[in-house]
Amino acid sequence: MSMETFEPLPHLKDVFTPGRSMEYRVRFAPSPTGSPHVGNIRSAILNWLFARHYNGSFILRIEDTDRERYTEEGVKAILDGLKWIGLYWDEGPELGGPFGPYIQSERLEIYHRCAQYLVERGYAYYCTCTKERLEEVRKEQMAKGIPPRYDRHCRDLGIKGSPGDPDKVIRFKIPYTGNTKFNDIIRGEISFSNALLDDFVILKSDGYPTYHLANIVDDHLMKITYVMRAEEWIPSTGKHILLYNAFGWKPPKFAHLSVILGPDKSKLSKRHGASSIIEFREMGYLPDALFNYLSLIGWSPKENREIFSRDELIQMFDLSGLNPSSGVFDINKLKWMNGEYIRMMKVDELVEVSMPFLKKRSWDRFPHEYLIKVYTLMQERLKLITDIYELGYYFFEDPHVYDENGKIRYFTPETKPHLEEIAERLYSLINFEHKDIEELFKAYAREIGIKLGFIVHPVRLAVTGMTIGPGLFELMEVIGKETCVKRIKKALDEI
RNA sequence: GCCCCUAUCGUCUAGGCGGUUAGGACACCGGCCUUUCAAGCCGGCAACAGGAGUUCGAGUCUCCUUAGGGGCACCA
Repeated sequence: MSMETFEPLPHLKDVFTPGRSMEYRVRFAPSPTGSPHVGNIRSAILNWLFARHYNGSFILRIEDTDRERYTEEGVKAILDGLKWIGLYWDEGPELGGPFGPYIQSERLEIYHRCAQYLVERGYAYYCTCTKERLEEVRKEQMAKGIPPRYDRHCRDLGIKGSPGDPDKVIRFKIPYTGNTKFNDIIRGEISFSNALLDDFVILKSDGYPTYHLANIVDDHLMKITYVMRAEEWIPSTGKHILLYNAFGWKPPKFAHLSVILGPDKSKLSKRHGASSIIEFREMGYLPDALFNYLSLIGWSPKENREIFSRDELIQMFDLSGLNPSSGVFDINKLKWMNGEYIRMMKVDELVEVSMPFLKKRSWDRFPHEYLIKVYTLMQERLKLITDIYELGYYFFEDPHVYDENGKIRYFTPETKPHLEEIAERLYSLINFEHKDIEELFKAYAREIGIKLGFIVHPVRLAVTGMTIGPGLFELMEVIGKETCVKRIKKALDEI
């Protein structure tokens, strides 16, 4: 429509980023209301992969225009979360960039200038309607069965004002007729009837912009070329296109990502259990595994595998692999993948990432050499880093409780004399190494004429408190003679 | 209520231009291995939402129905 264009910050017109393509600039623009949700992180991952694939830029912008819900911890949680999962941004908070500031609350004057421009050109207007009046209008409309919308009471009143005046908001004028359409990369053409759109607020009475204004102003000023965001934004994209047109700006390309669902197929949220990235970290998920898993929901590469390194993901990333339909978050598959990643690690790496978790139980006091031995045995049995608490506690503490079923099966009066004898023989064993321990067990079984399992199982239960675990002889070597013998003797009291 | 999006195994998905025994992965169920568990290996179960149409031929194209999801704020 408008032939003229408006540049609130003309000096940015010719800025470019050395070494990075200006053609592929994407952003992740969360609002700091708490720890980032895996759905948001998934969007961030896809944007990041896109930027890396095309040697573009991944920009982080904090959308903190809702001062009611704003929390300082929210900002920190976002930065920490992104760093934890390895999504480093090229421009944004902490490191700045040519198009900053990257925090919207620091850009208020820009939004004011933009909003004022729209008012002056007749694209927007001041509105003094009170919340009470809006409420009344809405009620009336509902009663009549018409869609609740602002009745445009102030649209042609010519109310004067300046941005941020208390009790005044600025509303955008939606054309009465016509259609607004855009081409979505994933979904094709989507169009809206203007008659169904609302004269939405662009500047609130507290002087802060709404998402719609701030978002398009910043995307334009930061020279964002592709907007990849969740599909819940599709319905407001019509408004955004209208805004771009009013300013005379070229809209970016849009790709509306499918949403991540819970097992009940509604949008994944807290009520489905863990959903924030912090929680996954605490549950013992590896950032690489979560990254890998999340990148594969709603997107798929050409190759028929599922474990991909970051570099491979970057190489293969392609918009055409984006899936328009939503996917259910399958914690089971994530767990499996996490196990795969654990098994791919070197043992000392595994020990290193486990340290914070060991520390929580003061198990970090054990010598590094010991931990290496423990994890050598446990590595292929762990799906989560925290599984060590359940599956390997006996390397660090004496068993307090014995597996109930195991107790009934293995701690029988018949086994008691054997356990006593085994304890004695172990005590006399010079080389407490798994080969020798195994030989000792086998010799005893042969001698008495029993099956190996007849003594192996009770001893395992006595030493570990469990009926499952790594090879008994290897595990006993790690735990050591004194402790093993002590535990067997203690178990005798249970029989 | 109105608007928008979506639709292949239970779940994540492959299946550009219409012609496949509809492929893979997780989960599940068997088997092998084995002192248990895990890992690994081998095998199995399991899907084109429904209905019209176009066509020699439709998972693939069109329309309708149904179902699910999302959006209708001075929240993002």
